[in-house]
Amino acid sequence: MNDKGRAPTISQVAKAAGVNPSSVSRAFSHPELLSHETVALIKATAEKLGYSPNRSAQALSTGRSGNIALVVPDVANPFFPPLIRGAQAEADRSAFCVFIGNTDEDLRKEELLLRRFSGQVDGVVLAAPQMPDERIRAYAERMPLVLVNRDVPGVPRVLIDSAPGIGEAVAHLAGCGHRRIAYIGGPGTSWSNKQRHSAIQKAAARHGLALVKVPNQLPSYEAGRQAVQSIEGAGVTAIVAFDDIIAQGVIAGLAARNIEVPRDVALVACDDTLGVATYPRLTTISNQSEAAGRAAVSLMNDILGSRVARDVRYVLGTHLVIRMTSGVPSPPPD
Amino acid sequence: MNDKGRAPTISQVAKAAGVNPSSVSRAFSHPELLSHETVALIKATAEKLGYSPNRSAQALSTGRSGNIALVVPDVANPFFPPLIRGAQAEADRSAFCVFIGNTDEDLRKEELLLRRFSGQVDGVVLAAPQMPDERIRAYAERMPLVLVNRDVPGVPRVLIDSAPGIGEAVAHLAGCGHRRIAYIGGPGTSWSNKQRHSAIQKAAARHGLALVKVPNQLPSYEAGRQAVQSIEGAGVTAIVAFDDIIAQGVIAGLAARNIEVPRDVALVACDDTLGVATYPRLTTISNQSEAAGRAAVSLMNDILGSRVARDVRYVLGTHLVIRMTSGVPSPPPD
DNA sequence: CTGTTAGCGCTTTCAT
DNA sequence: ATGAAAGCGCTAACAG
Repeated sequence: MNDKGRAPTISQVAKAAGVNPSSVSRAFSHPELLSHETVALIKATAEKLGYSPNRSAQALSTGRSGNIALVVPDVANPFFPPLIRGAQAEADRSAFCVFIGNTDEDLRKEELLLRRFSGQVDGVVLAAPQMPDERIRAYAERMPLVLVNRDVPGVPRVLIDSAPGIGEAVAHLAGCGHRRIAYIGGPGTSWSNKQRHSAIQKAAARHGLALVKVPNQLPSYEAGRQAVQSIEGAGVTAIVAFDDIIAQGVIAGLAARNIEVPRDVALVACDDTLGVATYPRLTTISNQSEAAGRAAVSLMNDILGSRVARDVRYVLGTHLVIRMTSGVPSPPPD
Repeated sequence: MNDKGRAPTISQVAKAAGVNPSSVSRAFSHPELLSHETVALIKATAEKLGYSPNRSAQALSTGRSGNIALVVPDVANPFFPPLIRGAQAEADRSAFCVFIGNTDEDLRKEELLLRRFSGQVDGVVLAAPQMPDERIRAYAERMPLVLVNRDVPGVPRVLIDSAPGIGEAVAHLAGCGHRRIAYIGGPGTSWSNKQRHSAIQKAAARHGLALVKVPNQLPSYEAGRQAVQSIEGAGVTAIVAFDDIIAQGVIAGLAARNIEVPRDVALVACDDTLGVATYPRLTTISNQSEAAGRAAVSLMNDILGSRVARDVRYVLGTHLVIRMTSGVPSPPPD
């Protein structure tokens, strides 16, 4: 890793400190086994030489790399950066390093990545909304695996449950007097969409609201804009969108028809990836994706320490964040 | 990396194929040295056993890990995800794996991260807007380093030059008849802000526009909202904001005063991190951050292959993307 | 408490 | 074209 002259090794430190290499090793990994003085001496000389343990060598020797991989479909999709951030932060706490992988949902890339990680990660945290269950199971067979937002029984997973947030959202809308609302979905096959869809159906029924369901395959601005035409004349006064990006597209599509949010129609989004940075600020359902990242890594940690049984299912709740697009109740000063 | 039974090793493959371990090694790293048949045989049995080389072992043996680290201040800041994506994509092309590090601009975290990477990365790509030059130089001394958006002579760097885009923006505004514009800045100490500020100053002078400069320390929505009060009554008809997030805050601040974008004032943002996903869609200066990520990794690649001299300075241009917030010229259909 | 020794999985001379 | 052997930097018994 050094430019000129390689990084100092354990034996150089040992020689400089006048001890055996293994003592240097112990000074770092099991200081309890050494006298305070030797530890101090060793650490001092190590510091002086600018030594730090070579992690590849440690990995090879111990069979544990102290690395994990975080594999996501698209780093740049606003859902993931907070997830990554949370994962990285949690990894930091236990001195793990995190590899990042981007699959674009492409099976070949996935394979390649995982192969490339082999021998240098202890486990992988995987977000793969579209991957078939069996494939996931196969991976889980080969290595410690934690899933994000995929509910595959038998595989440890952390799930973000939109139901509570959606419940609040629907209650909020019902309370504002809306009787007929629309749900503009996301990728039909994704676990999240199924889950959100069924949650809103239940909530709408519970509050006696009519629900218009707009299917939609892509979680994009453009898709949101297009979706608007499907609800023209449907008489809805409020819309719930699958995510923030779609919601922005919906705003644009409505604006093109001279319908203004929230003046003419109320809008609730999901995920809260954009909400704070947008005008009008989105009323949205917080997705906790940073927390999910943390949870996933923490779960991985438990698994690697085998402090945990096989089939863990960690569910995070959600809640409604009322800002401007849902109208009525005076929004926070903003 | 396996759950039950460790991953197959080179010698297991060797035994199964009836050859020497070193031949297996060669089959993967230097197939030219072997007869076609042996290579085929070895690859086949490797495949059958599900073997792939242990990268830690390779790293230890060769002194090259094939990994690089990408260290950024905040993964979740919308500027970085595309950068990360680009870096990862480029790394993929040369079979590199990418570690991700988040510093929050905290020196201790930086140190920790870099130390943690030691021995398992060949180099690091660093984005650190606030780090003192000397510190950066010190890092560069210790390891192959590529900088993003920091212009430290002697250290290889890739820079995004906002000047062209800003030039276009100012010309565009001047062409729309604006005579008096404001620039709402970002973190004063950052290279980007200095660079954008001087670019806009020159461009304004060139077009004979009056320029009101609004200093501002934070690149946040709230900061943008606050900044609006500084230009009240300044008579500006157009605003250029340091980045998209600030721009959104500006829109909110203006809206609070019943000033509407673009009806009453034109707005140009920078970075194009939010532009596509927002309403009204921001006219903004594309920052090419994905390209910058690619370039940085590609540069690192060159450096590691020492195909390149010391002091490289790779500059990416920018351009104006006209959407809705700058008014007048009919925006794209959307 | 600390030194000795034998690998971890792979690459790389050096032989043949 | 392939085998044999040493060693990358570190850890983990095992002695003492």
